[in-house]
Amino acid sequence: MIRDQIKQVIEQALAAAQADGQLPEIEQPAIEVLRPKQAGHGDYSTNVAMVAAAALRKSGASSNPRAIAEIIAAHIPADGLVGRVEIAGPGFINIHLSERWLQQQVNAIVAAGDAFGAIDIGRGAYWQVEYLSANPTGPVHYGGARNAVLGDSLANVLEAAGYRVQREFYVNDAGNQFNIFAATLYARYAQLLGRDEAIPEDGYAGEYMIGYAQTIVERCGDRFLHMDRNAAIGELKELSKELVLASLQSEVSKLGIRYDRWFSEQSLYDSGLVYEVLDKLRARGDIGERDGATWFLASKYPKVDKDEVVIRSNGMPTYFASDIAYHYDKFVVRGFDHVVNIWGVDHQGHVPRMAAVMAALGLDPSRLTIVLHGLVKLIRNGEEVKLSKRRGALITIGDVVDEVGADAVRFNLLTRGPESTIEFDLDLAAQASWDNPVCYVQYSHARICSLLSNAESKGLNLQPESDLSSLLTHEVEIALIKKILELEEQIELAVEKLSPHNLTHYATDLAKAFNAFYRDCRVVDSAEPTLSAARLQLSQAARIGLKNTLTLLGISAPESM
RNA sequence: GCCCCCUUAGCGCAGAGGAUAGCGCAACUGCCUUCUAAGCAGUGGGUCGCAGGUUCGAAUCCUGCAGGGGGCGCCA
Repeated sequence: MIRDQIKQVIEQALAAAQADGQLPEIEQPAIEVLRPKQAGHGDYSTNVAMVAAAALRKSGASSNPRAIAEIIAAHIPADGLVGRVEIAGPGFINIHLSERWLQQQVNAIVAAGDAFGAIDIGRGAYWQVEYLSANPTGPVHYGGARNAVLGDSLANVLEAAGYRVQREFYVNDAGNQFNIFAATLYARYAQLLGRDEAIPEDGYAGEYMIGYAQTIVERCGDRFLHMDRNAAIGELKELSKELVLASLQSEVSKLGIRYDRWFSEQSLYDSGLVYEVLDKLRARGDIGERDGATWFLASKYPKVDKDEVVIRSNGMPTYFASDIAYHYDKFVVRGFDHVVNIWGVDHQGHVPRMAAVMAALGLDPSRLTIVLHGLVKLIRNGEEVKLSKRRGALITIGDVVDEVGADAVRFNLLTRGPESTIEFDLDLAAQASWDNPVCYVQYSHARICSLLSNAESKGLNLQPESDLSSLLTHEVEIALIKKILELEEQIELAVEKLSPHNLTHYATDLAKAFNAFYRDCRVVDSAEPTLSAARLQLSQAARIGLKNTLTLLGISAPESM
């Protein structure tokens, strides 16, 4: 990464100055290399002289940050990626990247292709991202789209950053909700076959249940009516789980979401792991009995003020009991180095308890990150919509995708940090205009593709044998190269924040940089075949940058629009 | 009542302890015989919620306050 290279150059310059005796030996200062906001302040700048000056002052020596900066700057080698260097303000060293070095990166970007942007800060660490987990009791509410999109894009970003990533959906197929679901399904099924069967109290009233029942009638006929009611419900549970998961899978696939594993909560009971892990905690003194129930003594741990029931007084385990076993399975059985769970803010109360669980399991709580995201409000005609007009029921992910398209959904949900509440304007999102930034980015990509095919049809050379990059001297050409090269740092930032939302902003910036180049530099010009070839290489590099960024976001990069 | 999150231009939002706080929309002004005008350029617009503190330096860190959202179940 460029910033790391700059940092190295600075460290070496500091060491060289000390070796020359021009600077006294001091403790290695914590060098920060940052990107100045101000255009005139270079591509990167460092506070090393100010930090060094502070260290010298501490040891009693007199010091002038600007003088120190001059000495360090004089020891930066003139060849390589650093070009012009200036001292400014209280003692910043402002660094301009070398133009020649920048030009040379164009060919490197084109050569890297799909791999451009990939970095290796993960070093193969094994991470899991769990997202959208829910009861398999029907279609997913549109709010889940945000959860899914955050998790999916984050997983993409982690992979690009050198992590091994497993994407998981936790299927809450144990517990009461799912029993009620199966009982409801039985009732709908019986009704379809003409039997008068009431939907259970607290049952699932949604119309979609009839659809599931219909499928079961088609597949199995009326055989469940001829068996014991409870046995029928038991069999329906398994059958319906398959049905629901299949429809869920097809629904989220509309958003480009995929999973490596669908992990069954019930399997934690079938294998006995839930009680096994509870016994481990009991042996540590983290489990206690009170009021006829069994409790996890969470309040022993920091930031938790209440204990938590794991087994109700009626003998039924809670969701929390299997959740403990689930995380034991993730870390101890499957050995993930780090786990990211994506949850809606309404689950925030659960976060400190999970940290307590980690500690109780003897695991470092920092290995589990829970990304909380705000809720999504749908807006149409300036008003919040809660029900689907078409179906008179809850709005699902599929409904929203059908209305505005997957790309618009993903881009819009990924432009803001996870903690924000989003007002998703359906009218704006569906518009094919600049009001909809995803169109701007995609249009720019399509424009480059059209440029390239146009050049090809005119017989221009798209793959020159020699390095023509030194012809790229225009201000906007250099600016475009710099912007493309930013992708690596943007990926690093998204990993640090465990949120990909900076990438949507970056995609817009990159598209903007390309459009400025397109405006000021004639690319396809038969009268100037050599310059054209150089600019076509740069266009190709810009296309790769845009495409790779969109791919990380899970958004398509159309070749024509 | 206790805990968590949010508060940045008219609106929607970025902002990584650094220098003169950005982007888009909306508003206003220009640019289509020329590679996709779904585009480009320019102008105006700010007590970074308020008050303290830490720091050479704070939108960013700490404390308090106000407004908004969320959470505090033998629910998930």
